[in-house]
Amino acid sequence: MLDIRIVREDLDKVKQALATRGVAPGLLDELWDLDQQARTASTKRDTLRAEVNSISKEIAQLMRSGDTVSAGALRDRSRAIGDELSALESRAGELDVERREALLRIPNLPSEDAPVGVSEADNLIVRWWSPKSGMQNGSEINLPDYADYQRKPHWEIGSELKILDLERAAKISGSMFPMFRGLGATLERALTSMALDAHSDAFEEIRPPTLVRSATMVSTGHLPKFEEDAYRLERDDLYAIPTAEVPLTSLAKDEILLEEDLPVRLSAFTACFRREAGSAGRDTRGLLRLHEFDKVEILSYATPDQAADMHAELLRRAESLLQRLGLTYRVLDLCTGDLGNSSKRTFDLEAYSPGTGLWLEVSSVSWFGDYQARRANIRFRNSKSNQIEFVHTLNGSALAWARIWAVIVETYRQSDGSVTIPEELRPYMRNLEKIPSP
RNA sequence: GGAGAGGUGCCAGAGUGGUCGAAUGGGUCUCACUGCUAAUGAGUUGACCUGGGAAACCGGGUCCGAGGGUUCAAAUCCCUCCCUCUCCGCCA
Repeated sequence: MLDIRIVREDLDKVKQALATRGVAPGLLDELWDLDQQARTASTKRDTLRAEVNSISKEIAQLMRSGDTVSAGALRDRSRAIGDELSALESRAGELDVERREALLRIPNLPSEDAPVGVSEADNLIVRWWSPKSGMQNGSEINLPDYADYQRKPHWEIGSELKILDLERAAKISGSMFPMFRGLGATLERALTSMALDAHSDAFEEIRPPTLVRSATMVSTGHLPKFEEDAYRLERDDLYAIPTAEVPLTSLAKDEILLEEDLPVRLSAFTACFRREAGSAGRDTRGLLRLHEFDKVEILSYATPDQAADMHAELLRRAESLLQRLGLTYRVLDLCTGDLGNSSKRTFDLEAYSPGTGLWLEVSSVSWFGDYQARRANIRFRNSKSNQIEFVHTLNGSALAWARIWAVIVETYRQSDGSVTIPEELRPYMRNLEKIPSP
């Protein structure tokens, strides 16, 4: 949620900034009007309330001194005002709600550092990494040479090695729900343990609930605008989380944190649920796009001063996992038009899938400024100014497993059809060296 | 799922219609006392919206789990919901 004050004070600047992500300026004009109306209405309401309050005090005094006649007269007067007041109250109340609802649907202001653009085609490739070349800046990517046997899509490898069973998953739950079997399932579990351990030096490991209230979805910006994307359990009014970001952000909802406790670092492993409405048929084969997938998320509450460093830290941590797994990836600086609703700036990590020839998004590392904190009401007291301020929230996937699983089995496929297990994972997989071909 | 109890400030806890943003105790911070620490004494200590002001600050409004209602007036009365605790039932 934006600070209504900057809309009030600098309407043109807000319009301009949001235009870069495709928000119609008229929407801001409407909000500005609504704010003016809401403020005049509540001022009127408050002066009338003040009058009723003071009359009530007078009545109390008169009652105590036994002057019931004067008290009765005042009571009649107050009652008359009361009718007028209740009309004003409901008007002001409506306007408040309308203003908040409008505000909840307006996306965050992009960072000035985010590249300006309209679609994912305008995202900036800032660097890439492969085990052979190491880190390289720029967008000129020389992919490693992949052998023919690595050019097999993971869904074929998966059924060949009996470690992925999409057919039966579909029988159980429908398409786009995965089922891993045998060492395939072990691989997911190993990835999870490895990742959580990798962040355990600084992050508190959380295992949050997977079903949340609607208010929790509002805090992160997943509601009200993206209702269609989420699974909802109507009977209990709960939503299945699309990412651990949702419960982790609301962990500190309505709290005032101590500055010395910042930055807070949290990690969590959860399943993530996405309806993927409207994306049917688009890169949906195998594990490319799923209704349910597992993910380790890292998240931070930071002071505004700490936010830039924290953003870099989260990105570094996500990247380091990809490097440890020996997977070729590139780093994208998302352009304003492709930025998520709540984000000010996002770096996506895309791993290269030799079996499909696609770059797969396996992590998204975002800085939200105070946008989510304002929605969730998460604050801290600035010890220098002694003022209460909103924290900044940041988070990143580290990492999203199903796609990583896909890239691993393709990248590490051997000529005999078996898959070598990346060394870093072996301690988590009973020290096995490969997933054998039957 | 059934029966009961309860949700008040940083914490504990009083308050059952007006003098209550809220007793009291603890904590916090400040000052005094003290060689230091401790102890003691005095004071201090909320958030949000809004108007004025450069600011310190001042005015108005809201907030006693959430939302509605009754009343001139609600922490206090009524309704709905949420949460916590105890007991019973069921269950990984």
